Amino acid sequence: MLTYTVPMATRTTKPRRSDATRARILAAAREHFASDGYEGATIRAIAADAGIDPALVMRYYGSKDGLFAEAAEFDLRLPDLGALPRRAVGATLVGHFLTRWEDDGTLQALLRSVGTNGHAAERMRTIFAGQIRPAIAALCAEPDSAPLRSGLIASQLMGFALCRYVLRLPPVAAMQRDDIIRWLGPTVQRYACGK
Amino acid sequence: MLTYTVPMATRTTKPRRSDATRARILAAAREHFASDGYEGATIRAIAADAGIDPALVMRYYGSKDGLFAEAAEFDLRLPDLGALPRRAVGATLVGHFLTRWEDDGTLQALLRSVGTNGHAAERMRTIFAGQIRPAIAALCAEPDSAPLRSGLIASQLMGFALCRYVLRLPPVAAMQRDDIIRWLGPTVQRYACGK
DNA sequence: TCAATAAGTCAACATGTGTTGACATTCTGG
DNA sequence: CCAGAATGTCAACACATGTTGACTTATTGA
Repeated sequence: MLTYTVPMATRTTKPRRSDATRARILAAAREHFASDGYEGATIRAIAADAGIDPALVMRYYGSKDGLFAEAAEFDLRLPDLGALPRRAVGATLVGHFLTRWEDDGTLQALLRSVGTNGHAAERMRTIFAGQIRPAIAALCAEPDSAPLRSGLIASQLMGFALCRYVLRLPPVAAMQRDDIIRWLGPTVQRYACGK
Repeated sequence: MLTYTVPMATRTTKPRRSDATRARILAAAREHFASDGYEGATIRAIAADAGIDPALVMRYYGSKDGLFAEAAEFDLRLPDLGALPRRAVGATLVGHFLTRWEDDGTLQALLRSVGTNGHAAERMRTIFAGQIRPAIAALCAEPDSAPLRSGLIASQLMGFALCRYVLRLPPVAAMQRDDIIRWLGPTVQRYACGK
């Protein structure tokens, strides 16, 4: 039986030399998943980018699925919407998502793979149910409408990301941050609190 | 050298016996592409569903890419938006898209594969540039803003389809047609004519 | 120092894929 | 009726992929 190294998160002792390698693998994996999707990204290519042998990926992450599961971990870091003036919610959300989308490729990786890979879809649903929905629920007066409202918000924000980062529709990809907030802000505002 | 049968579209003579087989292959391909995406759908599975040998798919469509190209052909059949009262544009567009999404799996196939397959992405861009953008351009007074406006509309409608048909987020998947129009209509209306 | 363990390499396997060419069968026109 | 084309089957190839286990090299602790 093989001996597997204990993952860093569950260990409090001295860091191991292999932690750096692990990190390089994970970084390369994120890049490849983000630009090629789950099935497009190959373990061999990821290992090559990390400068190690493909077999090491297996030793550290067990399988391609395991690697993806760890590479697709994502925290939206949503701010507390309750502490915000009501009418600022839409613009704040749009701006926050825009930032999170652009300084971390994880969501793009997820979005790309959501159509062809069940794990990616499940992970996206988890992010929705565990992060977006609660944030919206904490905001509105009637909690019954929170799931629907957060679903609508997700639809607009994910659709925009799809057009901008994956499809790269020229007019959408060319938009400036201010314009994006100007156009999408009111939409998200209405979905969150309006009508 | 092999002899390839002339495709139906370019022929005016008597229909051939193989036309039925072709159609069965294409139908099976659309189903598989729609539910599994480009790389998830296999020629073998498509052929099995069509009740013929995989080699026949190659004879008729040349390659998997060729099959996908033909299976992904899609006409949105957008109505003439100019002939409509201005304030009905949003609701009409949403309703029309909803119908087109649900009675034809082609858009779903495209949407699923857009993240992992370049041909699917290119086709989606073509549909945007060739069908959506012109329809919006024919609508608004200032034609300069048409690309941006159609991009925004595409982002909302594709995002909604992603959440509803691919991701199947419960609150979005459960929405009734009327509710969808009530919620998305005003958004699309503003993107098309507003602000 | 030296044995044990961690870190990493290497070659191969098993599998599923698109694709091909040789072959069999069915239809059709003269 | 029958040659030739159309239609379809079959087995195999070439290739890329995830994955495995044996092996080598480096590190470390007693």
